[in-house]
Amino acid sequence: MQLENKTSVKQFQHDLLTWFKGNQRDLPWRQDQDPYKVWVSEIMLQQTRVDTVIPFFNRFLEKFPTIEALAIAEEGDVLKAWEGLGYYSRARNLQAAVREVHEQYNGVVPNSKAEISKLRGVGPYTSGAILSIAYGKPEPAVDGNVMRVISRIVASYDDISKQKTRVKIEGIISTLISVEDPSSFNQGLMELGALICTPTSPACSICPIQKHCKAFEEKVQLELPVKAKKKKPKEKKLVCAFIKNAEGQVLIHQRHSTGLLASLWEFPNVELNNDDHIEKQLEVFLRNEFGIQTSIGKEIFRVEHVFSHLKWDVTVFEVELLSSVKKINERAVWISDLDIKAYPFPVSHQKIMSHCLKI
DNA sequence: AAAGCGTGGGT
DNA sequence: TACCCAAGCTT
Repeated sequence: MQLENKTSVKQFQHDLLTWFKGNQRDLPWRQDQDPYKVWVSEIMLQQTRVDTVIPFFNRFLEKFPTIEALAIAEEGDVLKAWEGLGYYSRARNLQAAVREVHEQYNGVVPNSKAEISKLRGVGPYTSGAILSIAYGKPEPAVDGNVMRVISRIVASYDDISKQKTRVKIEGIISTLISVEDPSSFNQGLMELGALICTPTSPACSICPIQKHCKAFEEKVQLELPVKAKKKKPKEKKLVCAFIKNAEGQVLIHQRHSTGLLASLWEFPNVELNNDDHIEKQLEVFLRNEFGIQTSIGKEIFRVEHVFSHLKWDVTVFEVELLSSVKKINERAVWISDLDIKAYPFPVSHQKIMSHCLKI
């Protein structure tokens, strides 16, 4: 396609928009253009599939229907609503940003690139998505789909894992975007990437913009886009304690407010230095960290959990409490089997929970 | 610039 | 099985 050629740009827009209007999926965040709903959906959709997001989005909007509702909510309730969705800092950043909109912008999501980009968790893609979808502004919204589609359209071998490539593609989108309907244009490109121009088996034969695609013309669509390979997750060995007190309550602990699984709850655990005396390492950790005397019992089971960048190998022990301590610290509580459901746990520890609570 | 940050589904 | 991937952002 000639990007300079006004006629073919118009043709491209028409072909894409016509296809989108006839083939777009009926999704819960497409019911209206409420900036808050668009915002929540865009945050949830970061690195996450549409089918995964749908039930989370519906539950979240039931619980927090407005900016106001989310702004005044307890952080723990927000994390509980996010439980199982992953990338939990998204939830904390979203609430922080919503609180800022509530207080600084009178509850109205700002509609300028500069202001909206200052909000926590709102980067180049999300700002463009909200501005175009909720406010109809002709701003690029370049996600993984758009990078794949455009790489193929122009037959570019630029590595899409590089930031520079995204900026370059934003420039291309700026020349292509429909000023009449930026929302459908951006969503149309993403929808096309999700339904037609897929990574491994693009359906070029039924593609509405096939005639504009240089990669198809040169039969190189399967070579594109170019993307650097990911590294293997680094392995970590953890030892974990399932401890009950005399009342039958279990000890759980809230993780640090930054980093991996921030502010979520877990069973007490520690990374192993080595493979020797792991029971002793656990006992020392429990004494130092929680101030409790324990006797390490038998190994209950082992569980593996793979994250995007690391892999846990967790060995869980049944632990007997020798000392009796009611209150340990602010981040540790004894909790009954029933009450534990109120706390947000990562999937890794849900595995441990479902196994241990049966015992 | 590159690493850290989750999870579930597809091949 | 062991990858890769999915509407990215922060540091």
